[in-house]
Amino acid sequence: MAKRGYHHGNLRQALVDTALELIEARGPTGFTLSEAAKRAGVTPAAVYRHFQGREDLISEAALQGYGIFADLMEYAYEKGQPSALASFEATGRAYLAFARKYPGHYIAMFESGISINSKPELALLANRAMGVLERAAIELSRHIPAEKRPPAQMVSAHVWAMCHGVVELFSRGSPGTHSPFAPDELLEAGIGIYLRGLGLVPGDDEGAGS
Amino acid sequence: MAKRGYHHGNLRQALVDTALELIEARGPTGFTLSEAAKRAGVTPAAVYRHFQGREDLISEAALQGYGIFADLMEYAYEKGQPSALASFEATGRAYLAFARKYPGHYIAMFESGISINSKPELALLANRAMGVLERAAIELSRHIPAEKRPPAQMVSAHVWAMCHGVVELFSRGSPGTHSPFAPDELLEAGIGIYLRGLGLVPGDDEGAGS
DNA sequence: TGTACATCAGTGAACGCGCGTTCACTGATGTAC
DNA sequence: TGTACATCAGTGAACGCGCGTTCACTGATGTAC
Repeated sequence: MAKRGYHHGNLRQALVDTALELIEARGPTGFTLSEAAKRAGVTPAAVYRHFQGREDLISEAALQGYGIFADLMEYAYEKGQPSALASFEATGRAYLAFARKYPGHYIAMFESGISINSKPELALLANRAMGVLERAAIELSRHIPAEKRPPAQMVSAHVWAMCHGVVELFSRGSPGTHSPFAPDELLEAGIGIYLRGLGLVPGDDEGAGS
Repeated sequence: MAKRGYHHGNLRQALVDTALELIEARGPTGFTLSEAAKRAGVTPAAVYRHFQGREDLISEAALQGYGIFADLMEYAYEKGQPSALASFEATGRAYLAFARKYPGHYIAMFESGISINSKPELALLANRAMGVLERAAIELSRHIPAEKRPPAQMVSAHVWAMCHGVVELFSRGSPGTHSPFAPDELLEAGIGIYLRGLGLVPGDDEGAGS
Protein backbone atom coordinates (compact mmCIF):
# COMPACT_ATOMS: atom_id res chain seq x y z
CA MET A 1 0.00 0.00 0.00
CA ALA A 2 0.80 3.67 0.08
CA LYS A 3 2.69 3.51 -3.15
CA ARG A 4 4.44 6.62 -4.23
CA GLY A 5 5.37 7.94 -7.62
CA TYR A 6 3.15 8.92 -10.47
CA HIS A 7 0.22 7.14 -8.98
CA HIS A 8 -0.48 8.10 -5.45
CA GLY A 9 -2.16 4.97 -4.24
CA ASN A 10 -4.78 6.45 -1.98
CA LEU A 11 -5.13 10.03 -3.00
CA ARG A 12 -8.80 10.26 -2.17
CA GLN A 13 -8.36 9.66 1.53
CA ALA A 14 -5.14 11.62 1.59
CA LEU A 15 -7.02 14.63 0.28
CA VAL A 16 -9.71 14.26 2.90
CA ASP A 17 -7.10 14.05 5.63
CA THR A 18 -5.25 17.08 4.36
CA ALA A 19 -8.49 18.99 4.00
CA LEU A 20 -9.27 18.21 7.63
CA GLU A 21 -5.89 19.51 8.74
CA LEU A 22 -6.41 22.69 6.79
CA ILE A 23 -9.94 23.20 8.01
CA GLU A 24 -8.72 22.80 11.54
CA ALA A 25 -5.85 25.20 11.02
CA ARG A 26 -7.42 27.86 8.85
CA GLY A 27 -11.09 27.68 9.63
CA PRO A 28 -13.92 26.48 7.48
CA THR A 29 -13.59 29.02 4.70
CA GLY A 30 -9.86 29.45 4.92
CA PHE A 31 -9.59 26.03 3.42
CA THR A 32 -8.66 25.94 -0.25
CA LEU A 33 -8.74 23.06 -2.64
CA SER A 34 -5.47 24.15 -4.21
CA GLU A 35 -3.59 24.09 -0.95
CA ALA A 36 -5.00 20.73 -0.02
CA ALA A 37 -3.81 19.37 -3.34
CA LYS A 38 -0.37 20.88 -2.95
CA ARG A 39 0.01 19.46 0.52
CA ALA A 40 -0.96 16.04 -0.73
CA GLY A 41 1.83 16.40 -3.27
CA VAL A 42 -0.46 16.63 -6.22
CA THR A 43 -1.77 19.08 -8.81
CA PRO A 44 -5.09 20.83 -8.05
CA ALA A 45 -6.53 19.22 -11.16
CA ALA A 46 -5.92 15.78 -9.72
CA VAL A 47 -8.54 16.46 -7.08
CA TYR A 48 -11.19 16.29 -9.76
CA ARG A 49 -10.42 12.62 -10.33
CA HIS A 50 -11.91 11.94 -6.92
CA PHE A 51 -14.28 14.74 -6.09
CA GLN A 52 -16.69 16.93 -7.95
CA GLY A 53 -15.05 19.99 -6.50
CA ARG A 54 -14.31 21.91 -3.38
CA GLU A 55 -17.75 21.56 -1.81
CA ASP A 56 -17.77 17.86 -2.43
CA LEU A 57 -14.44 17.42 -0.69
CA ILE A 58 -15.61 19.32 2.36
CA SER A 59 -18.82 17.38 2.54
CA GLU A 60 -16.92 14.11 2.38
CA ALA A 61 -14.85 15.29 5.33
CA ALA A 62 -18.05 16.14 7.20
CA LEU A 63 -19.53 12.81 6.27
CA GLN A 64 -16.62 10.89 7.73
CA GLY A 65 -16.92 13.07 10.80
CA TYR A 66 -20.56 12.21 11.28
CA GLY A 67 -19.68 8.56 10.95
CA ILE A 68 -17.12 8.70 13.70
CA PHE A 69 -19.37 10.89 15.78
CA ALA A 70 -22.35 8.56 15.52
CA ASP A 71 -20.20 5.59 16.44
CA LEU A 72 -18.75 7.32 19.47
CA MET A 73 -22.13 8.43 20.68
CA GLU A 74 -23.59 4.99 20.30
CA TYR A 75 -20.68 3.36 22.00
CA ALA A 76 -20.93 5.77 24.92
CA TYR A 77 -24.63 5.20 25.17
CA GLU A 78 -24.32 1.46 25.25
CA LYS A 79 -21.52 1.55 27.72
CA GLY A 80 -23.71 3.53 30.11
CA GLN A 81 -26.55 1.04 29.92
CA PRO A 82 -28.66 -0.12 31.62
CA SER A 83 -28.55 3.09 33.66
CA ALA A 84 -30.38 5.84 31.82
CA LEU A 85 -28.49 8.44 33.76
CA ALA A 86 -25.07 6.94 33.06
CA SER A 87 -25.93 6.64 29.40
CA PHE A 88 -27.01 10.22 29.21
CA GLU A 89 -23.95 11.56 30.90
CA ALA A 90 -21.71 9.39 28.80
CA THR A 91 -23.11 10.75 25.55
CA GLY A 92 -22.46 14.29 26.77
CA ARG A 93 -18.90 13.40 27.51
CA ALA A 94 -18.58 11.67 24.17
CA TYR A 95 -19.72 14.83 22.42
CA LEU A 96 -16.96 16.85 23.97
CA ALA A 97 -14.39 14.14 23.47
CA PHE A 98 -15.24 14.01 19.82
CA ALA A 99 -14.93 17.77 19.42
CA ARG A 100 -11.63 17.67 21.18
CA LYS A 101 -10.16 14.73 19.33
CA TYR A 102 -11.47 15.52 15.86
CA PRO A 103 -11.51 19.29 15.63
CA GLY A 104 -11.25 19.31 11.87
CA HIS A 105 -14.22 17.02 11.52
CA TYR A 106 -16.14 19.02 14.05
CA ILE A 107 -15.60 22.26 12.17
CA ALA A 108 -16.44 20.65 8.85
CA MET A 109 -19.65 19.34 10.37
CA PHE A 110 -20.87 22.28 12.37
CA GLU A 111 -19.11 25.40 11.16
CA SER A 112 -18.43 24.95 7.49
CA GLY A 113 -21.90 26.08 6.55
CA ILE A 114 -22.38 22.80 4.75
CA SER A 115 -25.95 21.76 4.18
CA ILE A 116 -26.91 18.60 5.95
CA ASN A 117 -29.20 17.84 3.06
CA SER A 118 -26.67 18.09 0.27
CA LYS A 119 -26.23 14.34 0.45
CA PRO A 120 -28.76 11.83 1.75
CA GLU A 121 -26.07 9.83 3.52
CA LEU A 122 -25.05 12.95 5.37
CA ALA A 123 -28.52 13.56 6.69
CA LEU A 124 -28.79 9.91 7.64
CA LEU A 125 -25.62 9.81 9.66
CA ALA A 126 -26.35 13.13 11.33
CA ASN A 127 -29.74 11.90 12.41
CA ARG A 128 -28.24 8.70 13.70
CA ALA A 129 -25.81 10.64 15.89
CA MET A 130 -28.37 13.05 17.22
CA GLY A 131 -30.84 10.25 17.65
CA VAL A 132 -28.61 8.67 20.25
CA LEU A 133 -28.72 11.78 22.39
CA GLU A 134 -32.45 11.98 22.00
CA ARG A 135 -32.97 8.36 22.88
CA ALA A 136 -30.88 8.83 25.99
CA ALA A 137 -32.99 11.83 26.90
CA ILE A 138 -36.21 9.88 26.45
CA GLU A 139 -35.06 7.13 28.72
CA LEU A 140 -33.90 9.64 31.22
CA SER A 141 -37.26 11.37 31.15
CA ARG A 142 -38.96 8.34 32.55
CA HIS A 143 -37.17 8.93 35.83
CA ILE A 144 -38.35 12.48 36.13
CA PRO A 145 -41.49 13.22 38.13
CA ALA A 146 -44.16 13.76 35.50
CA GLU A 147 -45.17 17.24 36.65
CA LYS A 148 -41.72 18.71 36.25
CA ARG A 149 -40.75 16.73 33.21
CA PRO A 150 -39.93 18.79 30.14
CA PRO A 151 -40.24 17.19 26.71
CA ALA A 152 -37.39 14.80 26.07
CA GLN A 153 -36.44 16.60 22.90
CA MET A 154 -35.97 19.72 24.89
CA VAL A 155 -33.67 18.00 27.31
CA SER A 156 -31.49 16.74 24.51
CA ALA A 157 -31.52 20.19 22.91
CA HIS A 158 -30.34 21.73 26.16
CA VAL A 159 -27.49 19.35 26.52
CA TRP A 160 -26.57 19.68 22.90
CA ALA A 161 -26.55 23.46 23.25
CA MET A 162 -24.38 23.37 26.32
CA CYS A 163 -21.95 20.94 24.72
CA HIS A 164 -21.72 23.04 21.61
CA GLY A 165 -21.35 26.24 23.58
CA VAL A 166 -18.55 24.83 25.68
CA VAL A 167 -16.76 23.59 22.60
CA GLU A 168 -17.06 26.85 20.72
CA LEU A 169 -16.27 29.16 23.57
CA PHE A 170 -13.88 27.31 25.80
CA SER A 171 -12.45 24.42 23.88
CA ARG A 172 -10.92 26.57 21.20
CA GLY A 173 -9.40 30.01 21.23
CA SER A 174 -12.22 32.37 20.34
CA PRO A 175 -13.12 35.59 22.12
CA GLY A 176 -12.34 36.33 25.76
CA THR A 177 -12.07 32.61 26.10
CA HIS A 178 -9.72 32.64 29.06
CA SER A 179 -11.92 30.62 31.33
CA PRO A 180 -10.05 29.26 34.33
CA PHE A 181 -11.75 25.89 33.91
CA ALA A 182 -10.94 22.95 31.70
CA PRO A 183 -13.70 22.29 29.18
CA ASP A 184 -14.34 18.77 30.52
CA GLU A 185 -14.67 20.01 34.02
CA LEU A 186 -16.96 22.81 32.89
CA LEU A 187 -19.22 20.55 30.91
CA GLU A 188 -19.32 17.83 33.52
CA ALA A 189 -20.32 20.28 36.20
CA GLY A 190 -22.80 22.04 33.97
CA ILE A 191 -24.61 18.89 33.01
CA GLY A 192 -24.50 17.75 36.60
CA ILE A 193 -26.23 20.90 37.81
CA TYR A 194 -28.72 20.66 34.99
CA LEU A 195 -29.60 17.08 35.84
CA ARG A 196 -30.02 17.99 39.45
CA GLY A 197 -32.45 20.64 38.30
CA LEU A 198 -34.43 17.91 36.62
CA GLY A 199 -34.81 16.13 39.91
CA LEU A 200 -32.25 13.47 39.08
CA VAL A 201 -28.83 13.20 40.68
CA PRO A 202 -29.86 14.13 44.19
CA GLY A 203 -26.57 15.92 44.78
CA ASP A 204 -23.91 15.17 47.32
CA ASP A 205 -25.87 16.18 50.30
CA GLU A 206 -29.18 17.30 48.87
CA GLY A 207 -29.03 20.29 51.23
CA ALA A 208 -31.29 18.20 53.41
CA GLY A 209 -31.39 20.77 56.16
CA SER A 210 -33.01 23.48 54.10
CA MET B 1 -27.31 65.35 6.81
CA ALA B 2 -27.08 62.29 4.60
CA LYS B 3 -25.91 64.38 1.68
CA ARG B 4 -25.48 62.57 -1.55
CA GLY B 5 -23.26 63.21 -4.53
CA TYR B 6 -19.57 63.18 -4.73
CA HIS B 7 -19.16 63.37 -1.04
CA HIS B 8 -21.11 60.76 0.76
CA GLY B 9 -21.74 62.49 4.04
CA ASN B 10 -21.35 59.59 6.39
CA LEU B 11 -19.54 56.92 4.48
CA ARG B 12 -17.78 55.51 7.49
CA GLN B 13 -20.91 54.40 9.25
CA ALA B 14 -22.57 53.43 5.99
CA LEU B 15 -19.71 51.03 5.35
CA VAL B 16 -20.01 49.52 8.78
CA ASP B 17 -23.74 49.03 8.29
CA THR B 18 -23.26 47.45 4.90
CA ALA B 19 -20.52 45.24 6.24
CA LEU B 20 -22.88 44.03 8.94
CA GLU B 21 -25.52 43.18 6.40
CA LEU B 22 -23.02 41.25 4.36
CA ILE B 23 -21.58 39.45 7.34
CA GLU B 24 -25.05 38.42 8.33
CA ALA B 25 -25.91 37.25 4.85
CA ARG B 26 -22.68 35.64 3.73
CA GLY B 27 -20.98 34.59 6.90
CA PRO B 28 -17.88 35.99 8.51
CA THR B 29 -15.45 35.16 5.73
CA GLY B 30 -17.86 35.53 2.86
CA PHE B 31 -17.72 39.22 3.52
CA THR B 32 -15.61 41.21 1.07
CA LEU B 33 -14.48 44.77 1.29
CA SER B 34 -15.13 45.32 -2.40
CA GLU B 35 -18.74 44.29 -2.18
CA ALA B 36 -19.33 46.40 0.89
CA ALA B 37 -17.96 49.39 -1.00
CA LYS B 38 -20.05 48.70 -4.05
CA ARG B 39 -23.20 48.39 -1.97
CA ALA B 40 -22.45 51.67 -0.29
CA GLY B 41 -22.25 53.18 -3.75
CA VAL B 42 -18.56 53.82 -3.61
CA THR B 43 -15.26 52.63 -5.04
CA PRO B 44 -13.33 50.05 -3.02
CA ALA B 45 -10.49 52.51 -2.72
CA ALA B 46 -12.74 54.93 -0.86
CA VAL B 47 -12.88 52.51 2.03
CA TYR B 48 -9.27 53.31 2.76
CA ARG B 49 -10.15 56.89 3.63
CA HIS B 50 -11.92 55.55 6.68
CA PHE B 51 -10.39 52.23 7.56
CA GLN B 52 -6.96 50.70 7.43
CA GLY B 53 -8.37 47.78 5.49
CA ARG B 54 -10.69 44.84 5.58
CA GLU B 55 -9.74 43.65 9.06
CA ASP B 56 -10.13 47.09 10.47
CA LEU B 57 -13.62 47.42 9.07
CA ILE B 58 -14.71 44.11 10.56
CA SER B 59 -13.25 44.94 13.91
CA GLU B 60 -15.08 48.27 13.91
CA ALA B 61 -18.30 46.36 13.30
CA ALA B 62 -17.47 44.03 16.17
CA LEU B 63 -16.60 46.99 18.37
CA GLN B 64 -19.95 48.62 17.82
CA GLY B 65 -21.56 45.27 18.53
CA TYR B 66 -19.78 44.94 21.85
CA GLY B 67 -20.92 48.42 22.73
CA ILE B 68 -24.56 47.62 22.14
CA PHE B 69 -24.16 44.25 23.80
CA ALA B 70 -22.60 45.68 26.93
CA ASP B 71 -25.31 48.31 27.18
CA LEU B 72 -28.07 45.76 26.81
CA MET B 73 -26.57 43.46 29.38
CA GLU B 74 -26.13 46.28 31.86
CA TYR B 75 -29.61 47.52 31.30
CA ALA B 76 -31.06 44.07 31.82
CA TYR B 77 -28.99 43.58 34.93
CA GLU B 78 -30.10 46.83 36.48
CA LYS B 79 -33.67 46.26 35.61
CA GLY B 80 -33.59 42.96 37.50
CA GLN B 81 -32.18 44.51 40.64
CA PRO B 82 -32.37 44.25 43.57
CA SER B 83 -33.20 40.59 43.01
CA ALA B 84 -30.05 38.65 42.17
CA LEU B 85 -32.12 35.97 40.53
CA ALA B 86 -34.12 38.35 38.37
CA SER B 87 -30.94 40.12 37.30
CA PHE B 88 -29.30 36.89 36.36
CA GLU B 89 -32.20 35.64 34.33
CA ALA B 90 -32.57 38.98 32.64
CA THR B 91 -28.98 38.99 31.44
CA GLY B 92 -29.47 35.57 29.93
CA ARG B 93 -32.52 36.77 28.06
CA ALA B 94 -30.67 39.89 26.98
CA TYR B 95 -27.94 37.74 25.51
CA LEU B 96 -30.37 35.90 23.31
CA ALA B 97 -32.26 39.06 22.42
CA PHE B 98 -29.04 40.66 21.28
CA ALA B 99 -28.08 37.70 19.14
CA ARG B 100 -31.52 37.74 17.60
CA LYS B 101 -31.75 41.43 16.96
CA TYR B 102 -28.17 42.05 15.86
CA PRO B 103 -27.10 38.91 14.05
CA GLY B 104 -24.49 40.72 11.99
CA HIS B 105 -22.87 42.14 15.06
CA TYR B 106 -23.07 38.81 16.81
CA ILE B 107 -21.28 37.05 14.00
CA ALA B 108 -18.65 39.77 13.72
CA MET B 109 -18.04 39.45 17.46
CA PHE B 110 -18.06 35.72 17.96
CA GLU B 111 -17.57 34.02 14.66
CA SER B 112 -15.38 36.24 12.55
CA GLY B 113 -12.21 34.94 14.13
CA ILE B 114 -11.35 38.47 15.12
CA SER B 115 -8.89 38.83 17.95
CA ILE B 116 -10.32 40.49 20.99
CA ASN B 117 -6.93 41.95 21.61
CA SER B 118 -6.41 43.61 18.25
CA LYS B 119 -7.68 46.84 19.76
CA PRO B 120 -7.59 47.81 23.42
CA GLU B 121 -11.09 49.32 23.22
CA LEU B 122 -12.38 46.04 21.92
CA ALA B 123 -11.00 44.10 24.86
CA LEU B 124 -12.37 46.72 27.21
CA LEU B 125 -15.90 46.58 25.91
CA ALA B 126 -15.91 42.79 25.72
CA ASN B 127 -14.81 42.58 29.32
CA ARG B 128 -17.46 45.05 30.34
CA ALA B 129 -20.17 42.95 28.73
CA MET B 130 -18.98 39.68 30.17
CA GLY B 131 -18.34 41.36 33.48
CA VAL B 132 -22.06 41.98 33.84
CA LEU B 133 -22.84 38.31 33.54
CA GLU B 134 -20.12 37.47 36.00
CA ARG B 135 -21.28 40.05 38.48
CA ALA B 136 -24.79 38.67 38.26
CA ALA B 137 -23.40 35.19 38.88
CA ILE B 138 -21.46 36.35 41.92
CA GLU B 139 -24.50 37.92 43.48
CA LEU B 140 -26.50 34.87 42.71
CA SER B 141 -23.89 32.66 44.33
CA ARG B 142 -24.51 34.23 47.67
CA HIS B 143 -27.91 32.62 47.73
CA ILE B 144 -26.58 29.16 47.10
CA PRO B 145 -25.87 26.91 50.06
CA ALA B 146 -22.10 27.09 50.44
CA GLU B 147 -21.48 23.34 50.19
CA LYS B 148 -23.10 23.01 46.78
CA ARG B 149 -21.92 26.33 45.45
CA PRO B 150 -19.76 26.17 42.35
CA PRO B 151 -17.39 29.05 41.62
CA ALA B 152 -19.32 32.05 40.32
CA GLN B 153 -17.16 32.20 37.22
CA MET B 154 -18.23 28.70 36.40
CA VAL B 155 -21.87 29.56 36.70
CA SER B 156 -21.48 32.45 34.31
CA ALA B 157 -19.51 30.24 31.94
CA HIS B 158 -22.29 27.67 31.97
CA VAL B 159 -24.93 30.19 31.16
CA TRP B 160 -22.79 31.80 28.52
CA ALA B 161 -22.20 28.43 26.94
CA MET B 162 -25.85 27.54 26.90
CA CYS B 163 -26.78 30.92 25.45
CA HIS B 164 -24.16 30.62 22.77
CA GLY B 165 -25.12 27.06 21.99
CA VAL B 166 -28.77 27.92 21.62
CA VAL B 167 -27.92 30.81 19.35
CA GLU B 168 -25.60 28.84 17.14
CA LEU B 169 -27.68 25.72 16.90
CA PHE B 170 -31.26 26.82 17.09
CA SER B 171 -31.41 30.52 16.45
CA ARG B 172 -29.93 30.25 12.99
CA GLY B 173 -30.12 27.65 10.29
CA SER B 174 -27.14 25.42 10.81
CA PRO B 175 -27.14 21.59 10.83
CA GLY B 176 -30.14 19.49 11.79
CA THR B 177 -31.41 22.56 13.51
CA HIS B 178 -35.08 21.75 13.20
CA SER B 179 -35.83 21.87 16.88
CA PRO B 180 -39.54 22.06 17.61
CA PHE B 181 -38.92 24.75 20.20
CA ALA B 182 -38.48 28.48 19.88
CA PRO B 183 -35.02 29.59 20.98
CA ASP B 184 -36.37 31.85 23.73
CA GLU B 185 -38.47 29.07 25.13
CA LEU B 186 -35.56 26.69 24.96
CA LEU B 187 -33.14 29.01 26.67
CA GLU B 188 -35.63 30.12 29.29
CA ALA B 189 -36.41 26.53 30.22
CA GLY B 190 -32.75 25.50 30.14
CA ILE B 191 -31.63 28.24 32.45
CA GLY B 192 -34.60 27.57 34.69
CA ILE B 193 -33.66 23.93 35.09
CA TYR B 194 -30.05 24.87 35.62
CA LEU B 195 -30.95 27.35 38.37
CA ARG B 196 -33.13 24.78 40.05
CA GLY B 197 -30.11 22.51 40.01
CA LEU B 198 -28.23 25.18 41.90
CA GLY B 199 -30.80 25.07 44.66
CA LEU B 200 -32.42 28.32 43.59
CA VAL B 201 -35.84 28.59 42.00
CA PRO B 202 -37.57 25.94 44.07
CA GLY B 203 -39.67 24.92 41.11
CA ASP B 204 -43.40 25.02 40.73
CA ASP B 205 -44.13 22.35 43.25
CA GLU B 206 -40.71 21.30 44.49
CA GLY B 207 -41.95 17.74 44.19
CA ALA B 208 -42.74 18.06 47.87
CA GLY B 209 -44.22 14.63 48.11
CA SER B 210 -41.10 12.74 47.15
C1' DT C 1 7.37 -15.09 -19.87
C1' DG C 2 6.55 -11.43 -23.26
C1' DT C 3 3.98 -8.31 -25.91
C1' DA C 4 -0.21 -5.22 -27.20
C1' DC C 5 -3.43 -2.59 -25.59
C1' DA C 6 -7.18 -0.56 -22.65
C1' DT C 7 -7.77 1.80 -18.55
C1' DC C 8 -6.67 4.67 -15.06
C1' DA C 9 -4.58 8.57 -12.36
C1' DG C 10 -1.95 11.88 -12.74
C1' DT C 11 0.30 16.45 -15.23
C1' DG C 12 0.80 21.21 -16.55
C1' DA C 13 -0.75 25.01 -18.94
C1' DA C 14 -4.39 27.99 -19.32
C1' DC C 15 -8.81 30.51 -18.25
C1' DG C 16 -11.51 34.07 -16.10
C1' DC C 17 -12.54 35.94 -11.73
C1' DG C 18 -12.80 38.80 -7.75
C1' DC C 19 -10.06 39.93 -4.23
C1' DG C 20 -7.32 43.62 -1.22
C1' DT C 21 -4.50 47.27 -1.90
C1' DT C 22 -1.72 51.35 -4.10
C1' DC C 23 -1.43 55.48 -6.51
C1' DA C 24 -1.78 59.82 -8.76
C1' DC C 25 -5.63 62.26 -9.64
C1' DT C 26 -9.80 65.47 -9.21
C1' DG C 27 -14.08 67.27 -7.75
C1' DA C 28 -16.47 69.25 -3.65
C1' DT C 29 -16.34 71.67 0.60
C1' DG C 30 -15.18 75.03 3.90
C1' DT C 31 -12.50 78.92 5.47
C1' DA C 32 -9.73 83.43 5.43
C1' DC C 33 -9.63 87.76 3.90
C1' DT D 1 -20.70 89.11 -0.78
C1' DG D 2 -16.91 87.38 -3.64
C1' DT D 3 -12.63 85.37 -4.52
C1' DA D 4 -8.30 82.36 -3.52
C1' DC D 5 -6.85 78.57 -1.63
C1' DA D 6 -6.17 74.56 1.57
C1' DT D 7 -8.24 70.49 2.85
C1' DC D 8 -10.84 66.70 2.38
C1' DA D 9 -13.24 62.60 0.30
C1' DG D 10 -13.89 60.57 -3.39
C1' DT D 11 -12.38 58.34 -8.41
C1' DG D 12 -10.60 55.02 -11.65
C1' DA D 13 -6.98 52.51 -13.41
C1' DA D 14 -3.70 49.32 -12.29
C1' DC D 15 -1.12 45.65 -9.63
C1' DG D 16 -0.15 40.97 -8.25
C1' DC D 17 -2.29 37.12 -6.24
C1' DG D 18 -4.44 32.76 -5.46
C1' DC D 19 -8.50 30.78 -6.31
C1' DG D 20 -11.62 26.90 -8.60
C1' DT D 21 -12.06 24.75 -12.71
C1' DT D 22 -11.22 22.96 -17.75
C1' DC D 23 -8.66 20.62 -21.06
C1' DA D 24 -5.79 17.85 -23.93
C1' DC D 25 -2.09 15.26 -22.66
C1' DT D 26 0.96 11.35 -20.86
C1' DG D 27 2.99 8.15 -17.85
C1' DA D 28 1.94 4.01 -15.03
C1' DT D 29 -0.75 -0.02 -14.20
C1' DG D 30 -3.08 -4.15 -15.09
C1' DT D 31 -4.98 -7.59 -18.15
C1' DA D 32 -5.60 -10.77 -22.35
C1' DC D 33 -3.49 -13.72 -25.23
